[in-house]
Amino acid sequence: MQSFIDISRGLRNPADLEALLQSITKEMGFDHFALMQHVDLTPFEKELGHMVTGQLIGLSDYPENWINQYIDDNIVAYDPVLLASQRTNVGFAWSQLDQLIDLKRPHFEQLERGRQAGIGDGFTVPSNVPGEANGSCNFVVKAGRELPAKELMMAQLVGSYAFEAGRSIITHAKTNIVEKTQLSPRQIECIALVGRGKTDWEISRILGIAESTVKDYINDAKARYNVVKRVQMVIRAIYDGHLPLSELLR
Amino acid sequence: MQSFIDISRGLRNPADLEALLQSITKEMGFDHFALMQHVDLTPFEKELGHMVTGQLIGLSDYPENWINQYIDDNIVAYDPVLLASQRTNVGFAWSQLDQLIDLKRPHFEQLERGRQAGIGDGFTVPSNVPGEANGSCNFVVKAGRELPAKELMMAQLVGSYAFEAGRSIITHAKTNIVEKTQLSPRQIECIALVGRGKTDWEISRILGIAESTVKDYINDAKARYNVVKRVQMVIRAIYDGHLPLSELLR
DNA sequence: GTCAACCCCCCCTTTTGGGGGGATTGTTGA
DNA sequence: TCAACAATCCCCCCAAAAGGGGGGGTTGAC
Repeated sequence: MQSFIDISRGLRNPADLEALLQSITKEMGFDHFALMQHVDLTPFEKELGHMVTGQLIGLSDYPENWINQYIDDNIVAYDPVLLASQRTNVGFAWSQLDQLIDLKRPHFEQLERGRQAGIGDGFTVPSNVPGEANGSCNFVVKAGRELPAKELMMAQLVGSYAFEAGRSIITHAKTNIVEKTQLSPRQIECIALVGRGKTDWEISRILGIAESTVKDYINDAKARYNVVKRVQMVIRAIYDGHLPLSELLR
Repeated sequence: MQSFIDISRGLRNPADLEALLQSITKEMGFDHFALMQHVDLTPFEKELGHMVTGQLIGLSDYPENWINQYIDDNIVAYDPVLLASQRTNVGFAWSQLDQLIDLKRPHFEQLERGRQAGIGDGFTVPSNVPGEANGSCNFVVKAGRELPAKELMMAQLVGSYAFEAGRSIITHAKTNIVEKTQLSPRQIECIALVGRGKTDWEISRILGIAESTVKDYINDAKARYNVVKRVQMVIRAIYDGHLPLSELLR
């Protein structure tokens, strides 16, 4: 395991990472792997098959027809596995999907289509870095086979470090450190209240200040984020970690 | 390790998780741990010291005066460790902080203040779940001691699963599974565009339909979510998993 | 003495929220 | 097979809220 981490850290080439992942996937008793970011692919080039420097992470040894179907049908938009991977930070077996999300008919149909393409059960390690596309490293067995229960912990580690290796291959080529936008405490309070659907007047009553002041804070925050609408401002504040989504639902 | 995971999964009580973490922290050769979400606390209650059901994750056996200082000075807003933990998805030693973020003077000062309070080097496992506050599980040694290099992989696993255990204690305590509101595909498109800051008129041009129709979809979606403002609608749609946060930032 | 955070007021346009009224499809289940 | 229903569209009106300018001021930290 330690040697996998050390090797993966030194990689500078997607193909090397792919080969490394392929061998460790077999070693752990899985049949296929897929390391990917969950981006609705339609607006982009159809590049899931390999990694493009400075762009998206996407490596996999899934059967080719499944990869093509995945791209053509834009399955990334509703794959239950990927939805579930946005609900946790540790790996999960696909057989436990229903504990993470509410499985509806299209989800079952999707899993069934996978089985017909040879994709059976799987273990998915989520990889979510704020400000980047959500991603996951998926290890799967052929339909009919069982997951190698004893290797799941290993898969958890491999998945995390593999994804990080992918990120680092990309970001080494790119160097884009985005500074977290600074907001004043008062501004964060206003944004939180905006997120809860309050009007400026209501916020002014809650904070005990003038409506015009509330407008000032919000306008300044929008300017800092370089956006024009308060919806965008709230989204950005969530992404930045200034607000937890759960605070806004109360 | 496997037994830690199994036990942590069964926990329903913050105190039990705290005890479990405390013992495994020592076992791995660390001196302290801190499991927390990185929420700017000033606008909210000051509750870092323990876990509040349905609210934030926060457990730690740091020296008490350090916890207090942490809260009082709202260190969470600029702690370099927490900033760095939002730049990766795998654990990192604090001595490698400079590979993740640009360390400025206030950051060095913060690390120095930590050392004076007995907090030396550390290993931090990030835990970022989209839509929730960013979090981390931190394992630290007293100033002057070395990190237990051989246990870092273990710490990576323990950190991930411990955080997940914390999340599940909270979410299990919350009113359980909320039915995901059904939205039509066209509505989701509109909501996504609203989230990107488009006006109704712009959305109508993008989708090639009348502005009034866009209004209809949005009004209907707000009604389904039982909210009045479009900000709330977008937030709810994100929480539901109808939209990934990353889609809205493009 | 500069700067950021905090606070307040004005004006005007555009966008939104919240009603009302229609129509056409395709699916679904009694 | 036919009624019910959900999804897709379109139009009207009006009041409230947000967006985008401008102009002030105090305080405390560096």
